[in-house]
Amino acid sequence: MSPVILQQSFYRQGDVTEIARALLGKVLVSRHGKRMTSGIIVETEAYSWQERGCHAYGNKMTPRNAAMFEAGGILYIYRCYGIHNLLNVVTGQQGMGEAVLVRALEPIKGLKWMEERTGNSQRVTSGPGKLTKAMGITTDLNGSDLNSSPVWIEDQGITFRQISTGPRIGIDYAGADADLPWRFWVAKNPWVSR
DNA sequence: TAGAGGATTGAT
DNA sequence: TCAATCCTCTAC
Repeated sequence: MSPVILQQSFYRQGDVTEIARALLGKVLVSRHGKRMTSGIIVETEAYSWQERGCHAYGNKMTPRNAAMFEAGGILYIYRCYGIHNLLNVVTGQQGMGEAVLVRALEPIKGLKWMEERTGNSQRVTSGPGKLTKAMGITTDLNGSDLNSSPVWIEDQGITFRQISTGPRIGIDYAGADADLPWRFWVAKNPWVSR
């Protein structure tokens, strides 16, 4: 199957958890001039304004999370802990405040560039902060369109039979919402984060 | 404007 | 288990 770039309709239809699950097996591609890197998405988390784990909780818009309130199909990239850039895909309709966090990739192309950028040669994309560094993705791309930016997502016909679900990571402050089974990953895939 | 805290990571 | 490190938000 030849690669098909996901269109905006993919990101705007259905529930954010359905889209988070559907993104497993899709291919994230980043291009910087001749430096093309890509990887299969093997781990995601869903976030919605309706629960406390989300930056858009309570429909509260700030300069940081404004991209989340745009219509689906754009990137929401923000800095966490002052060190790491985290990549989210905005979903749903304009004003909804929903996004899917991409947590881990299985590298396909450009492993050489990834290793060079991270200064590491092992599991360079098995974590949300690591994969953005490996692919050269920074907050400069926050709010950019997935159909007209150096970063996009393709469908290459890859499907996984076993998908696992569980609570999301690092949002203990969200109370009962932290227990929502909104984390999705490919079972037994070695590139999933710890 | 100061202070607290955070969707992580890697070293110990 | 803990420190690194700095952006974002809130309170004053």
